[in-house]
Formats: sequence, structure tokens, C-alpha cells
Amino acid sequence: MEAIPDQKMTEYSCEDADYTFQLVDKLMIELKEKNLWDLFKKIEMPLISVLAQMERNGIKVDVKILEKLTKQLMIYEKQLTEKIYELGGKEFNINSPLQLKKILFEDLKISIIGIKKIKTGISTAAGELEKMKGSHPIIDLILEYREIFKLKSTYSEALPKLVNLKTERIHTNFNQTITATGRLSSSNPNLQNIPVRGKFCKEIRMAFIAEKGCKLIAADYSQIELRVIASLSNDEKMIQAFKNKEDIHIRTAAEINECKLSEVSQEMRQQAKAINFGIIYGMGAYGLAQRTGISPSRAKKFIEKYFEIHKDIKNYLEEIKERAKEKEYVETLFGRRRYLPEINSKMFQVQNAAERMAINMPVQGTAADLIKIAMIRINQQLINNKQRCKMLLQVHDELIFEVKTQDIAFFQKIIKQEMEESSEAKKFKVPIDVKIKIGDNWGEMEEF
DNA sequence: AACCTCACG
DNA sequence: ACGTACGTGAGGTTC
Repeated sequence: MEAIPDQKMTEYSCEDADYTFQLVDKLMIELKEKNLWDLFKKIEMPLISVLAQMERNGIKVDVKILEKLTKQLMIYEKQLTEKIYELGGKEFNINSPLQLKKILFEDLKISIIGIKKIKTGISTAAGELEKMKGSHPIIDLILEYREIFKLKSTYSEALPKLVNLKTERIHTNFNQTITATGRLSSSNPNLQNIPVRGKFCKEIRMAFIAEKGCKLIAADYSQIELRVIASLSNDEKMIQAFKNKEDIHIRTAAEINECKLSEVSQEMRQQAKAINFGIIYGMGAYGLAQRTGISPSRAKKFIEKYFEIHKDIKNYLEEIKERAKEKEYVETLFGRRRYLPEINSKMFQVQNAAERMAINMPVQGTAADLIKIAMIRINQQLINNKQRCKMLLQVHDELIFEVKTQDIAFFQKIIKQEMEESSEAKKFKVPIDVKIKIGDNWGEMEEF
């Protein structure tokens, strides 16, 4: 790839070289002492070249689609801006939370009971505005404006600037040494946060296209973090649910509401989903209530019920906190560590925050280890066939490939197999399930 | 540079 | 009594 800048060549003296070797030695010893040498040798070292290859590959982008979308978004933005000025009584910068606050709470006198306070006063985050929805028509417009502006500024306008002129592709950076949990991160641009839920997300994703004569394959681990916690905690009930290929959220909903699987409503499933995710994040009853809109007392009952049924998970969470306090670190199934000295802090909220990190890291980190291993193994298989199948992106539990159309069946099988059935995937007490989708672009993919 | 907000898993 | 779910990156405003 041409855009890679020339490395700055520094001239080293012999003394510098000696010093460098000493540092490397020290680092190696530290890795060995902390029991991280195996992890480094097995995962991080081989992953370096996989990521370098992915960065060189890049993903093809149809700039025209994004430019067209930008124009459309600008029209919406203008219409919304005018309406908001009218309702607000004057022109102001809608992107400024400070100015927005003045309009909403001083001029329009919208009630702020129960709205979250932050450092600089009242929060105007979407979740808080959501609570004021009924009190003034301007709220809906602000929310819509924010959505449109975000799409335009962060995606449809910004992405074309990062398309390499020679390759017509976007080459993101995959950062291997940033996160506390072992995940990768992506920057310049971040291709791990391309919209997928809201309005116009399909249009944005449709701009990421397969090369002529190729298709994109997306392979994602289904419910990987819940499978990980089921396995780590050895929770028989949850393991059984995954073995039976049940919808885990429906199952949870039936359990906490004490009803049949068939009696679970959409809303009940939604609440159960929030609980399942909350468990992974170490949430409390208050947090659950905030996010689901149910009352704190009801949320508390749901959580109690959940732990009553999943005693193994409850025990696991207690144990992991205890062990973290003793060792001041937590670790993944593959031995990756996160040091958490603050877990023994005397400050209540500092310690609490560390406890939540202690709960989350082994789950998030084990999933990260698993996909990294899969990437290395798949790359091994691609090495002789790079022209026919390229690994393009990783989005935490998902891998995107570009494959020659005639080779789809061949590589699809390899990818799924390496992700689901490697010896490492078999270390889990639950089956690992990978969903495959195929399409001409990232926005229109069909499940296989 | 800090802060806010918001996109993703 | 406390504040309230984990992990990221980016664009905007304000100082």
C-alpha cells in the first residue's frame, strides 16, 4: 500500500543497541514472570502479520454512494435546523450542548425532574432527551437532528477523505496494543463502529463493496459473550440452553417471569436481554431499571430471580471478585491478564468500578482471544490463496472477507470450521456457533 | 486539552 | 452512604 509513510530511520550507536537489547530482555523476563509468554507466542506475535495484511488489503468503498447520501442528509439537516430555530425562538448552535441547554431549560422551561446531572450541569444526551419527549415538540427534532448530523459528519463526509486514491479502498489501522481487555481497536477511520441500527445505516454500509468478481463474506460468533460466561461459570442451565440451540433471551425471560417459552412477549424478551447483558457488565438493579424503563424494585426482583436460577453464575461472580482482590488481576481462559490494583481501594466507587471491570474483562477478553486465534488459523489457510480470499475487517465478534465468487463455498466452509471447531473453541463447555452472511456489499447480506 | 455526545461490539 | 453496566474512536464545542 502506497500510503504507508516511510519509516523514520534513526541511526543507532552501539550503546543504543545495547540498551535496546537490555530493554527487550527485561520485557521478555517480565512476560515470563507474569505468565504471559505463552499468550504472546501463541496469539499476539503471529497476529501482527495478520493485521498488517488486513491493513494492506483494505476494503473497497463506492465514494459516489456516500456523496449522494451526504447531499440527502444536508437537505434533511437544513429542514430540521429551520424548524428547531422556529420552535426555539432564535438561531443557535444545535451542536453546542451549552447553547442547547439554555434554549431548552431557560427559554422553553422544560421540566428537568429526574434528568441526569453531569460535570457541567444538566445532560442533554439522547437518553435524557428521550425522557422529555412529551413535554415539547422540539425534543424530537433535536434527536433527529443529532442522528442526521452524526451520520453526515462522522461517516458520509469523513469516509471518502480516507479512500486511498490508488487502491480505491479504505485502509484502517488495527491497533493491537490499546485495549485493557485484549480486544483490537480500529482507527483512521474506525471501521468497527459503522452504523448498523438506525436510519440510513443500510445506505452507509452499502458503500462498502466487494471487488468486481467477488463477494463479501461476514462470519460472526453468535452470542459469544454469553456463551463465554456460561462456560467460565460452568452454569449447567445456561450451557444446556446453548446445547439445545434455544433463543437464550427467550429462555431467560421465561425463567424470570416463571412462564412457558411460548408465553414470552417481545417486551419480556427485551427485558431479559438487558439482564443478560447487564450480568456481563456487572450492573446493579438501578442500572437495569434505568435502561429498561421498569421500576427499580421490579428490576431488583428480576435480578434476584435470575441469580436464584443461575446459582453458578452468582457464585462465579463472587469468586472472581474475591480472586481479583487477592491477586489484583483477573485473567481470560487463555491467560491474558488485566491488573486491577484499584480493586482494593478504600474509596467506595473506585473499588466498585474495579469490580465491574473484574467481572467484564474475562468475558470480553476470552471472546477477543478466541477470535484472534481464529484469525491466525484462517490466515494460515489463506496464505497460499491470498488472491482468492482476503481477510478485510474484524469487528470484535465478526470477520469480513472478500472472496472470488467461484470460491465462496470453499472458503465459507474453512472460515466457519476454523471459528467453530478449532481445538481452542473446543475448550469451551458450550458449542460455538458462527453465522455466515454473504453479499455484494456490507449493507445487503443474506444469511446462509 | 477537556468535555460531551454517540457510533459500534 | 455512594452512584449507578464493560470496552473502544471520532467529531463537535469550549476554554
